[in-house]
Formats: sequence, C-alpha cells, structure tokens
Amino acid sequence: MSEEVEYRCFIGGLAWSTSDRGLRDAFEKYGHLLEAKVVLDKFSGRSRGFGFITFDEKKAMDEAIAAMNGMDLDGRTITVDKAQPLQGGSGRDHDGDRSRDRGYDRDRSRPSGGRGSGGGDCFKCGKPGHFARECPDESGRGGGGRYSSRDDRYSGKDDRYGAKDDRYSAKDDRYGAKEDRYGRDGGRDGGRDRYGPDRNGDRSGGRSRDGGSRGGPGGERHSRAPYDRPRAGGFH
DNA sequence: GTTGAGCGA
Repeated sequence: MSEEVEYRCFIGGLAWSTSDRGLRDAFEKYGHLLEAKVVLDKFSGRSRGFGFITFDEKKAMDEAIAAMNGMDLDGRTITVDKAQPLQGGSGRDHDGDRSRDRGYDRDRSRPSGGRGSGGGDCFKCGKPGHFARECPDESGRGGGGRYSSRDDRYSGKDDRYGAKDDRYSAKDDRYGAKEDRYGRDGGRDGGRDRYGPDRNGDRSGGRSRDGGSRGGPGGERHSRAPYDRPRAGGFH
C-alpha cells in the first residue's frame, strides 16, 4: 500500500541520439536525480529510444512527469511516466491484461531469486560478480572440474557467438549494399570478412543469403534500415 | 521508434 520506495520514471519516445546525459540534463531541474539512464541495445549499442530516471523525492518525480510528459526533447515528443517495478525476470514478460496502474498500490511479494539477488553472490565463495561455476576461488574447485567446465563453457559460448555474428554479417552486408556508411565498420567485420561474402563462392551469381526470396512482387520486407539518424531539421 | 540491466544452482 502507500507508495513505492523508489521514484523512477520511464521516458519514452526519445530520439536515437539522446543519451543518458540528455535525460539528466532535462530532468535534474525538477529535482535531484539519483539515476538517469538511456537504455541501449545490446546488439547494436545504440539507444532504444527510451530511458529511465530516478528521483530521490516523490514530488520531484511528480513535477517532472507533469512538466515533461508530452514535451519535446531533442526533436522528439517524449512520454514521461512512472516506471515499472522491473521484475519477473527481465520484465520481458508482457501481458496485455496488466495495466499501468497495476503494481503501484498493489501488494506483491519479492521473489527470492528475482532482483533481490542483485547482490549476485555465488554459493561457493559468496562474492558478487560471478556464479559458483565461475568462482575464481580455488578452495572449492572440487578436483579440477572447474577447468574442464570452464573450457567447455568457453568453446560453447564462442561457437554460439560465431553463429550469431554470422547472421548479423549477412544483415549488415545488406545495409552495406544500400548504404556504405555502416558497412565499413572494422572490428567484427575484420574478423569474419574473409568468411562472410567470400563464403558465397561467387557474388555475381545473384543468389544471396536470402535464398532468392526476392524475385517476385512484395518480396521486400523492409524498405528502411533501423539506423536512421534523427536530424535537427536538416543538414545542408 | 516506448518499460532496462545479469543468463544461474
């Protein structure tokens, strides 16, 4: 009942170029911000178009919401409202049945393993930042199984990333064909460049990783890349 | 361009 023990606001509709600093600079005027952050995509690193701010005062949060909701920031209309409790795994579980007012005054119990384990202490050494399997403390390695398990984990992880990266390489290549401004990225490209386009054997064959899905009307799925840069009104 | 972040026993 009563109120939440935290005052966090969700900021949606942000421009791609808006950063955590932009949020803080725009909201700290309403009160002291304990935290101001813009959520970034894990696969591309760019902002996802929304962020969060945390106040140390309820009134500050209320004023910020009342003053900034529907306002324009960095050229985009932003949505400001109370943030969700962020629980239930990563909050990826979306349910249309739930409304925004749920949870604000609703009593709920904290899952013993939810965010409550934010300390991240492992059962082996009790230190945060890693799990028991990755515990650096040798006092509990239990017969060297730690090394084999770690090596196995490493190879599996690496292999998985390789497959994922390969998928992105094809995707990235598609953008490269349309716009080269993102196709020249070194880093990962340099590592798989020899395995990427070269894998096709011949790039003039016309047959690409799409499997020839195109060739008929309506074959185009996307007519616009997600890497659109917001502009302050035009660049001459 | 709309609810995050760290995956588990």
